[in-house]
Amino acid sequence: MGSFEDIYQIVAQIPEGKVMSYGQISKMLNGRISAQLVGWAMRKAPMGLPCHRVLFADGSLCHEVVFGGKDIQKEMLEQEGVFFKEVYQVDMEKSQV
DNA sequence: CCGTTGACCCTTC
DNA sequence: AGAAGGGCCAACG
Repeated sequence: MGSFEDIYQIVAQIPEGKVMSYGQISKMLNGRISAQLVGWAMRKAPMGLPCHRVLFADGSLCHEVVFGGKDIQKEMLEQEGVFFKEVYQVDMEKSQV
């Protein structure tokens, strides 16, 4: 069982309208990995992985540039039904699983 | 093969 | 209250 597979599994199992933070995933894996690994895994994340649902612990959008534009990610999350507290801040409290 | 870096988070000073 | 450092795993050079 590779840690990476677990990360991909969790991220891939995030339901629509829900978001997760790097730290959440890190703790979800029993803390056997660090959030930095999640970020690193996201960097190497294969296509099909809803990495756009993964945000910072503050609820702010992650490196939106990776998706090609912060507006893109915001639009995508908004389409999925994610509640936005601020223009670029997601309400994790409600969007959290 | 060894060292450094990487999309982070949390604890302590 | 603000700032700094530590920590984990994997890939790249």
